[in-house]
Amino acid sequence: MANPEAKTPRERYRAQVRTEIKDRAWEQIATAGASALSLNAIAKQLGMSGPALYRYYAGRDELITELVRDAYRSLADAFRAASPSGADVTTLAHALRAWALEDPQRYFLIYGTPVPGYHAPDDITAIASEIMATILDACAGLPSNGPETPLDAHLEDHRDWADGHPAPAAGLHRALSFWTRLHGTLSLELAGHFNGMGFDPALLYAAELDALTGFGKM
Amino acid sequence: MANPEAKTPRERYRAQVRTEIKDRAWEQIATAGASALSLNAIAKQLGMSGPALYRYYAGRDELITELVRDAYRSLADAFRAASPSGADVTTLAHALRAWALEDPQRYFLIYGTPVPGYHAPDDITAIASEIMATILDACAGLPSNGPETPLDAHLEDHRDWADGHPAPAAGLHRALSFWTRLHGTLSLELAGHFNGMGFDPALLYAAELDALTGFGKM
DNA sequence: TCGTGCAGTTATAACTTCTAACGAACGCGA
DNA sequence: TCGCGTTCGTTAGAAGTTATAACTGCACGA
Repeated sequence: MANPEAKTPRERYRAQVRTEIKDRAWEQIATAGASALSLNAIAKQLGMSGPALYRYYAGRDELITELVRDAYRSLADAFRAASPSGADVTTLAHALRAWALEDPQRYFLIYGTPVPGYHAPDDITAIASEIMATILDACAGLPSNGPETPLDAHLEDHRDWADGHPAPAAGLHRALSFWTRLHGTLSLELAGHFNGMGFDPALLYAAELDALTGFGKM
Repeated sequence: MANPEAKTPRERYRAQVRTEIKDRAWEQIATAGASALSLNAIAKQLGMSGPALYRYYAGRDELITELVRDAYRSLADAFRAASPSGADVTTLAHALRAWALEDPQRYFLIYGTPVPGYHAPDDITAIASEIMATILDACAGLPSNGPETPLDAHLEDHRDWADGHPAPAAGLHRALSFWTRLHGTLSLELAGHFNGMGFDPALLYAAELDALTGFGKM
């Protein structure tokens, strides 16, 4: 978060207030979702009146963008912490689920319903690419499984998004499936769509992971 | 939507205004998302001033709930129209994607970021069950594929959510994977997370579907 | 035809984001 | 140590939002 190594006292104070604002924002988001985030309420909690907050953030959008940035960084950190020496698919998957369950609304801030007009700044998409690269690293080492699919061939022709990653086309395919399948089960679980169905979402998640690594059917 | 067979002129007028309100609401949601839905703006578009709208809906929440209900009904109808005589997994999957692409925000209204406090009324969860039943029908007929997984055994013990459906445990497993995997690719595509990556999301969707039906690896 | 009930109105309260103008305090340079 | 300037926080206010209350007038139904 905001550089704590700031030189001047003013800068340090400013940085501290900014993180305090973000802390309160995360509390609000965790309990009521991002759409219910109120700058006024945050200011009141910090003991200052409404507009004072605009000294620190240009507006609601800028604050939320900063929260999205932090969320991406947090996920990238979680991946890095989970597998320091290169990556392992299973470890990554467990780290992803743990990170998501820790704060579901933080997950939805990244992977939830998008606001139609919004475009993320470049530095955020860069962090997203770093996360994708970690997944690609993990999938590159997986054993090949079955014949080449039409998608594999297509991905061989459109591998620019992998940003020069040396993984074979099957690895790119596997990375995309890793992303989409785990996101699929995770987001439905976090959204409560499995509530009352009785089964354990962790086992479904594990089954999808097994299928990905080749230890399960489908 | 609201019963067009209403007897009295008043009831017919009321029903017509209600659907007009919903039509405007859908327009707003499609262009700016559900969080930007403004009752005031809708009223102005209909040529009446603000509070008049409260004669038709108790508030924003009730209107949105009604939209969610209609969205669920629309998906159930799309499934029914796609496979009138029993269900076919591939047909269902194509119908799902077409329905989602038709209005991405409508998809997110159902499967997007949930509001933490919100609980859907029973009649909505009933429609959701009907949709699940259609998927189960389609998955029950699929050929078995590989040995029994731990999840299969677990689902055999927790098949209450299937509401007495006669599908074998492997079928339940397949139905859940159908749901989570297609939702995974679809929601990431609709949210724009594949933007700029170059590959065709339709092929990824097709590959996931192939894996589900047993014609692809993974 | 007459009266009841419903539609739509304006006024108002309590919110929200955000801008503008002002005062005060803090810290840096002289 | 003493200003002076930057920055912080304030109040005031505009333009929105949801939602309620009270009032008017029309239309439907008996």
